[in-house]
Amino acid sequence: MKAPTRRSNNRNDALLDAAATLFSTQGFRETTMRDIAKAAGMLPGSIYYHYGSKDDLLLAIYETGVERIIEEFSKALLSVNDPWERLRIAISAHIGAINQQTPAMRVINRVLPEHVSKHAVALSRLRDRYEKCFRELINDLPLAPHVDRSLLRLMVLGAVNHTQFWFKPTGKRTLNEIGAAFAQLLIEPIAIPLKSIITPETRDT
Amino acid sequence: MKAPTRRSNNRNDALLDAAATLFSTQGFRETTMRDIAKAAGMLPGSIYYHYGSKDDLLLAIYETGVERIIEEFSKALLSVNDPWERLRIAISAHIGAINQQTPAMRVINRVLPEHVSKHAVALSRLRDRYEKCFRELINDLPLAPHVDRSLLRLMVLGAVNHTQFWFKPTGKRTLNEIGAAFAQLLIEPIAIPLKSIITPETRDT
DNA sequence: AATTTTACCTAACAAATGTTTGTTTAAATA
DNA sequence: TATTTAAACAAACATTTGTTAGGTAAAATT
Repeated sequence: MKAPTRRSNNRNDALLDAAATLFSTQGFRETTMRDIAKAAGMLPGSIYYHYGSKDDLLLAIYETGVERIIEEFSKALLSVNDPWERLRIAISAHIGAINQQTPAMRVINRVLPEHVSKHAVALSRLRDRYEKCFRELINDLPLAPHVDRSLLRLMVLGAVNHTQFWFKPTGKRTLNEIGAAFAQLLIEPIAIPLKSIITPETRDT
Repeated sequence: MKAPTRRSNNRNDALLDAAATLFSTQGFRETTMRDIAKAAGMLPGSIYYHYGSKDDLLLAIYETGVERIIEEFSKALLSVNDPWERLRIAISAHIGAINQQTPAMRVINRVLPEHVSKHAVALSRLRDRYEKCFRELINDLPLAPHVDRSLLRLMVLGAVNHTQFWFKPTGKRTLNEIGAAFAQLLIEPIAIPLKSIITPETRDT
């Protein structure tokens, strides 16, 4: 069966972008088809020409988002060989992905598979594709014997994904700086040597 | 104005528990008043005798949840003086709080203030009360000069809150073990000494 | 230019959802 | 025991929400 030829007045891209923006800011359930249609400059019934349901629309956005994230990873890691440097870059790239202006990437973190009844398995599979990148990076690290690699990965992912809830573009650090700082907190000792008691100077305000 | 005397057939506690359980598993928007009423063993209209709205119900649950979390913190930290030990215990206590059976504590992490239009400011204020505990703990740590304390706190909170999405009671680690492992990953160097290249033995599967 | 086909509009449907209002029941008090 | 009042029931309301089906406009093809 041949797909219809797409015409010049086709607004599928505008639709995807509008939906992704709203899903990533308002959430999936909280965003109505009327919201999406309005933002895309069409009427609600028209959405069903392009997608069979609201959940199908989400799935399409997830596919786009994951693909874009993996591209960002590959590009950033292209000629980097040192495992620690690769981890640092992956952290920064991921933080960038979920905090920057491309809504489809933001949706991956904002709308979780377990919060959606239909397509949950498919969405989880898509997420696994980029989480697998982290898994491989962690596996390549020369780590001390006490380190549980899967716990390290989960800890990193949690910290990184959490940035979406607190990062402000007007804050004092860029996304890359945050990524670098996170990597540094993991790699370099954070405690000052024992027996040296100093009043903390950089208090958390 | 005197509050009505509560009678023996008052089911407010059952209502709070039912709502908290559903909010923490299904989410706020996804849970209907009919769901809640059914789980509490009453009819939907009856809920409005106790709470003016669905959002008011959420606020009451948040208040309970935050209070309980702070109690857990205080109890756990009672006679612990070493800052690193306090951090380790706080991490474990918090992981326990958001993963254990008390639904009101789970809601704090599952339903975020920015996802709810009404009471968002009040909910944020309540969250701040327990986050302040972490802030104080981080402030008391003897840290190296390169460490940004607020970034460390945000990283820890992200990692800890993320456990709610992957922890399984049937997994290979208890909540306390996870908490201890997280603290260890932060405190002890994770890299093996340079110039020592060994094939990783504990791969992340 | 006529016809086909894509991509939308339009109005309505069916169900869902938070809430309101009047009524009834039963716990507590006088 | 009679009365009051807390706490529920019951039915309905008003609105919202995802979706359907018939129709129209316009882009593309013949």
